[in-house]
Amino acid sequence: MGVSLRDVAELAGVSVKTVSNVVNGYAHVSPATRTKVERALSQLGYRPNLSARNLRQGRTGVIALALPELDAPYFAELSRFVIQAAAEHRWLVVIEQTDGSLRRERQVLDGVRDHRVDGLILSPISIGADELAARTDETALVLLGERIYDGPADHVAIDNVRAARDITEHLIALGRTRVAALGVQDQSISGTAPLRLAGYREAIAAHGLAEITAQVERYNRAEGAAAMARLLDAPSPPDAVFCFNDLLALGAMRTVLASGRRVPEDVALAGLDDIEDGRYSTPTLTTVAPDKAQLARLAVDLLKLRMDGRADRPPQEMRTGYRLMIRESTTGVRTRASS
Amino acid sequence: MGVSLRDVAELAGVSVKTVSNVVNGYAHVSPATRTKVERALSQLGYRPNLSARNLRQGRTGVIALALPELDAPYFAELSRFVIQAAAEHRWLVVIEQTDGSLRRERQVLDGVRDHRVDGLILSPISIGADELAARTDETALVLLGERIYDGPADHVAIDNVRAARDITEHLIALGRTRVAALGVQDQSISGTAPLRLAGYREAIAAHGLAEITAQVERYNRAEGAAAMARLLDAPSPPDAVFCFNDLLALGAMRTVLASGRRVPEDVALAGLDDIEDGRYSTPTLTTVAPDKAQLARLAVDLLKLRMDGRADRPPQEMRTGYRLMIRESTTGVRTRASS
DNA sequence: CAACGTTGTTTCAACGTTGTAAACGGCTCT
DNA sequence: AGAGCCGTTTACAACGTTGAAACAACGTTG
Repeated sequence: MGVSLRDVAELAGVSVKTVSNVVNGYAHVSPATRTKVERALSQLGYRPNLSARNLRQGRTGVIALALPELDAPYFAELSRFVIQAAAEHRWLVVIEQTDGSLRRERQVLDGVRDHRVDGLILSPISIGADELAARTDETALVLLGERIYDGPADHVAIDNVRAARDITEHLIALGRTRVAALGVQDQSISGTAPLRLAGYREAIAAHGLAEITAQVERYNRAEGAAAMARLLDAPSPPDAVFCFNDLLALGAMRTVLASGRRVPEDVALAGLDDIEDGRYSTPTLTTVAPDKAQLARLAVDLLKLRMDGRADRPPQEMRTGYRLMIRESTTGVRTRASS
Repeated sequence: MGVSLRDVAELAGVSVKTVSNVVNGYAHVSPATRTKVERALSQLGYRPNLSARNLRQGRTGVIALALPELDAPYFAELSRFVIQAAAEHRWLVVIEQTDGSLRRERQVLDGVRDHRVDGLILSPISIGADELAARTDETALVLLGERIYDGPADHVAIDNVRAARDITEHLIALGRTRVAALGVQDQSISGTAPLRLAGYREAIAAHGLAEITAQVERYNRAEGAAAMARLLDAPSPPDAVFCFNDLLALGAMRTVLASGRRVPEDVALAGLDDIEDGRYSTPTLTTVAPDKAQLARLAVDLLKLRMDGRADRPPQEMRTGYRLMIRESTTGVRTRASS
């Protein structure tokens, strides 16, 4: 293997524990031995063996981030921030992809014990609050994203209802009267879709407009494109659509433009997530921008608290901020490159 | 902690090693004790402690994947496949982001020793072949992507020169005469840019056309947009542009459209990477599609070989396949949703 | 000057696992 | 009956680390 404390100790002519003390910055080491040990350390290029340290201390320095799919831009961007935030605690992040399937989510929740990760940040899609509550494993857990509220674990998300209401209000303020919601989901019990739908409904109701909704199975471009096609084929198509995320919106935009209609003149479009694609599409995409950096940081910090603190602290609910990014897909005001 | 072999052994009334043998499927265990032990195992819900196992065996079951940035869609999509391929070997993947900076790349190369990952898949941007060759650490290493050829480590990539030539030929076959290359980089020594530039030049020269190039610092949408703006401002702007990756192309597309020109009628655009965004942009983006699944699988398999085999095997160079995805941004043939 | 505290260093054991070697019992073969 | 073999099981040590406790040397205090 590599260089161990023992090798260094032999070279420096001290005990293994003294080397360990130097490595860990223990206070009571005489300057003389300290320099002696440090010289030996650098001469041999010592690196601590984390497996051994972890075995001894019961921690691995690794947390898991479980997401539906890494190649959805929102999750990729979020991952970036999570990895950054974790790095500040000197944690490594292993990424697990669940595809949003119940089987995989269970597997991940189960597997954290196997892999001795110190904590898990989970973006749940399929798993239910009751099932989470029933788990016996005491690995620290933080839920990230929109699905489960007031559940059995710490939870970080934006205020989906308010965000959805705000963006719908924006569409209505444009003067549109047939404002649709694209992204409604059928079977989800406590998921994100009902929350965003609720926000949409609040705004619609406040202005006495009629509800128009389109369902999807998953939140990707293809489903957005298909759902938009159905909306356009209806007797009286919408003149504005709030898509429940940006991927849906970009798929929808594709369909609108491919049908020969204009965005926003014929159909105004708005999304939610603020993925980078939407800043460079033509037209650029109006959207809700969650503060992803804050989401990530909060999730990591909550995990840290949970890991350090007593496990029986009641679960916390945290809301992070968001901003409306008004761009061409609703205003038509063309800028060269909008951020 | 959790349940250890010792706990199980006590309950089953056998030695620790026998339990270990059962857990590891050792052949010579009598059916009677096997069932006895298995009952105890499941009764206590035993899970092996990987830290201890790794300490003992000198392996961690974790590989690192170091990329410039996770939120570049190409890398996110690639990561997905790497994680999937690694899962087949029961490896976890920790993701490190280098931002393409020399400092971070060194840090990662250096850090693999610290974290005792079993192997590293690195997508190098800044680090040089000589520096890689000089490293003393014997952790298995596979280079993924386009930068370093015939270097000191196994390497997986597509044939960039040929891919660039093919896509440029396609632009020329459209009848375009002012075909530009967007994405040239200045200081990079053995990077991807020179290879793609070389392929572009081959095609240009074969048809007696004039070279038009635009430089960028980084491969993102913003730089693509800016570089395209420079090309358009030139005395005689191009009528076709091969962008060295899709992000550049999408940025460029934004600029072209925002300037009031049409794609592809005024300027045909092609990229390279086949990220999903390009399948839903308007117009959809013609591009070169590397076989990402094959890239990932090959990288993981090479890493496995390197880890299992003798470390002194000469480095291997592997090429994976690619396909041209001809879409609207060069042909103008509008389809409802192209894949 | 004896008891005490402080600093510096070491010894010991343990975290949970598995490779090695050896022990054990039963069997066959001379 | 003894030698040899085989299948099964075990004791032991070791992987590299660090907390707890012990120890030695020294200065301080009553």
